[in-house]
Amino acid sequence: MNLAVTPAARNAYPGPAVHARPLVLDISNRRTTCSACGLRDLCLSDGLDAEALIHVDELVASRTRLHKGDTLFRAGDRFTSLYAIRSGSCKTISLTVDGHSQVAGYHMSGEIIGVEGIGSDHYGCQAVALEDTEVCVMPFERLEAFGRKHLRFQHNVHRLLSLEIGRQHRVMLLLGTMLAERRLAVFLLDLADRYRDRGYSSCEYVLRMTREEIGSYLGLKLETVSRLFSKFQRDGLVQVQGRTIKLLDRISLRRLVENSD
Amino acid sequence: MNLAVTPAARNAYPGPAVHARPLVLDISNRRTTCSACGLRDLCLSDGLDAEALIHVDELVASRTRLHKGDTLFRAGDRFTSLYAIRSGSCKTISLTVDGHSQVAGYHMSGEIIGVEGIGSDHYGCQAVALEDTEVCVMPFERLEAFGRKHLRFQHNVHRLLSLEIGRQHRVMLLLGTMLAERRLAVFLLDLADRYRDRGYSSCEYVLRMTREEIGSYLGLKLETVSRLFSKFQRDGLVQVQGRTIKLLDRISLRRLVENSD
DNA sequence: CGACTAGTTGAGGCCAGTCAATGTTGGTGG
DNA sequence: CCACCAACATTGACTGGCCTCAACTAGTCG
Repeated sequence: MNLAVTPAARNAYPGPAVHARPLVLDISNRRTTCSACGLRDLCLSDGLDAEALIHVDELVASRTRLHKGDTLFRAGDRFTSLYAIRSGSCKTISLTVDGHSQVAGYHMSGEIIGVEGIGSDHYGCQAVALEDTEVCVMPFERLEAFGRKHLRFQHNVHRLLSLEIGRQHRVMLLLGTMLAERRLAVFLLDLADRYRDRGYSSCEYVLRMTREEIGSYLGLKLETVSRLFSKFQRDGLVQVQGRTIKLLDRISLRRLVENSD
Repeated sequence: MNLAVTPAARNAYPGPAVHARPLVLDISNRRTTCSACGLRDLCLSDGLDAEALIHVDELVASRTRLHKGDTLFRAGDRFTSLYAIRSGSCKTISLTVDGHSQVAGYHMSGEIIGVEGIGSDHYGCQAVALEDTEVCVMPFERLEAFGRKHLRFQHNVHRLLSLEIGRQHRVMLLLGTMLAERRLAVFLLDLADRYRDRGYSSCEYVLRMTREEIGSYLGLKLETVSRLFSKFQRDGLVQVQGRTIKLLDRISLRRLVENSD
């Protein structure tokens, strides 16, 4: 069970293997073009030939810096572009008819947001930076035009959208069938995998969300999340220090996820 | 709140209006080509020019008849094609790691299934016919090739995938934030809208799912679904006769969905 | 320092799950 | 046509997981 696009899934279509990336991203040296972007094999340019790669940079109309709490787009805004997260992270929020909201997703560097806007010409949710974040603005018309010229790129767009559908299937499973303990265990292991994929420690990481945001994403109340963190700590599964999470016993966490009862 | 691709969303991109379809589908007279298909404006060929429409039929490699209970594809099967439902209906099922399952979606004529397979080259769920059903088999490579030639078709593919993402956002909201009564009210109104879109009565329709399947989709147990049907009937909201549902008081049903508490 | 936000913990209540008994429906074969 | 069976559905009694409400602590920032 995994709530993000898994490396396995990403590599199903032939292309550079994920483990080929450097273990730690050297942020200071990151250049400002897509073709040189250390995140690119998480992105749409995965597997492109040299000729196509030359033109990939032109897909990015601009880059935007967001401060923590800034909104990138809102539900109902006219859809124009997809956004690739270069650094930092965002949450996306769905709104209910009665004005309440739910965290629909938690997105890290290399991930692309805004895809639910394509179909209706308006974004379907709000994207908010959880920390200082930099995004690449990719006008969707350019992506479509590029896809018509480059078969592999076209497939990458389809894959991107399809993998998002798969991710949401897993969230629906989580919300529809799992008890609270299991939901949180899935969440923690999922984050660990995604930090690992990005070259960070998968044993210790810092949450960028509040307890309330985690709860909203998992269909739980903040008190329940807090209680579960305490329980997991008592049981020696994790060490929790505010937002710093250290996974102590992955085996048992995984058992929590996989054992039915 | 709507769990399917809404007419409004479908029409956001300029194209033939949904209400232009005949009120009742004449099944006996349906011809066997896409360009003549009464369902086509629900489909990928929406808004294509005459020149493109000529070649749309070639996207369908074959048609398959399924009997009630037949499986169209299973989770893990190699992905090759999308399937458009010509007549009948299907459910899709996600599997948990521990072998349990959840109904991930309920799909009617004109809808396209299998999209979650594009990204990973394997279908992510199982599709099962809920009644005798006919589907069009559309090899995805053909769709991609056609999209490279026809801008509008390419956009329709993107829209299809994106609208599915939007639908799943709404299901996540339902599972994550709503109480049981509200979930069922959303479900009943959603079905009514979709039957209306297809030219059937939106006040009275026959469920194709068991109570257990409804419950699975809504994150509830079958007993809870049954109790709620009885309660809705006591309160005069619907008339329930086995699987035949008659909506008696849409206003109150809608209020159930929209009022927060 | 006080005001504020985020997080923890406890007591009690309620919604939906579990278990179990019974009723209903539709298809099959005598 | 009816008897029979299996699958589906209804209803009740009880249980329990999570929510609600509330009090308290820790850390942050003007």
